[in-house]
Amino acid sequence: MARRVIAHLDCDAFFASVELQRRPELRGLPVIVAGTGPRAVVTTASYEARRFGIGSAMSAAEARRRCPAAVVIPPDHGAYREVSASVWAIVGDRVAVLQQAGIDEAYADLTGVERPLPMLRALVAAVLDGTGIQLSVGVGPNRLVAKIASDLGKPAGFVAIGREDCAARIAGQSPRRVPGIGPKTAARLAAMGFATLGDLQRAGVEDLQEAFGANLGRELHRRAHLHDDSPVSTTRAIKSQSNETTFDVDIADAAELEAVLLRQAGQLAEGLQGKGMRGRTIRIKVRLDDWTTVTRARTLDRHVDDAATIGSIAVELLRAYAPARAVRLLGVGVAGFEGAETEPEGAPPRVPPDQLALELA
DNA sequence: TCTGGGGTCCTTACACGA
DNA sequence: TCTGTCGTGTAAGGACCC
Repeated sequence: MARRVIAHLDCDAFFASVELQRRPELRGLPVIVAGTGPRAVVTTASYEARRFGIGSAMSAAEARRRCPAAVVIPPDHGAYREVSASVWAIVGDRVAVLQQAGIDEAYADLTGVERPLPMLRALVAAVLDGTGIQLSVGVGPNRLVAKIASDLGKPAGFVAIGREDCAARIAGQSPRRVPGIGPKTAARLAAMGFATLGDLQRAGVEDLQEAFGANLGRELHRRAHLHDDSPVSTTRAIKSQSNETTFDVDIADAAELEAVLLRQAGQLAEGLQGKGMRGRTIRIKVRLDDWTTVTRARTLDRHVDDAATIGSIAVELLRAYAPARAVRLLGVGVAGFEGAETEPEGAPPRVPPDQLALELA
């Protein structure tokens, strides 16, 4: 098999960039996209705002404190979906094997493509021209390297790098630089004496397996060395759908909580019906005021998509759990969709068979 | 003024039938 | 018939991602 060439394409400060397209007078100012409620968080900060130490997932109040002059724009997900569709349509016209990995990023398998780098440069220009969105690009022998590489050059980055060079380049940084190593794992690693990725690269696979279990230990060892043979997959089935809300003020009243659940079930059912999906497993999620999070689920003997059934089972699950403290977040979800059992490989292909063959080759 | 919303995947525990 | 095991489905929690 030919040596793999994988690209990761990432939209720079995507939500903020879409807003700046609509409001060019804000260019050059610190702009953050964040909700307005007391518990809102920052979804995207422009690079000007990042200079004040503002980042994604920070509370909006904290962001305002760090930069009182920042322009705060409430998120408009409909607009972001539209621009996203335009961006990936342009990319999809030029790239056969493309996997979207979120609203603002995607992987492309360019194995066998002649002169992939000039092609990618032209692609970036076409997206900027067609949508005003700036892509950062990372190219490497696998998805892990490509993803890290796209991050190395941001914003407007274009980095092609080999696995070993990439591993050496970030060896002095936190293991968190590697996708899949989150805050919990990084803290455990640090406690074991692996504070940097270089430390982790020198760790024995047996030591990691002893601490994290056979599978996760092996995976951490592989990731530390940026080994990754996961395919760029063009098809992906939806596994679950949910609707959840964090309240501005915690709610203790059971009737009030049940009313929320029924409203959420209605919205969820509407979405399912729109997509023609029916599921068997109804799940609720409850987060208490002390941040403990509990899920409860029930699997039915039939597939459903109606608000009445989803709502009544969600209410039954909530009554059975009977939260002992005030509730901060409440949500309802549906999984176990029709067809999923009989098609373990995922949804029927919506791409031409030759693309699928390429993917499996 | 602590920490959104929508997802995926993995692990563990347990029940059940062959 | 009893016992252990194996595979499978379900449930719950946790980590991680954008």
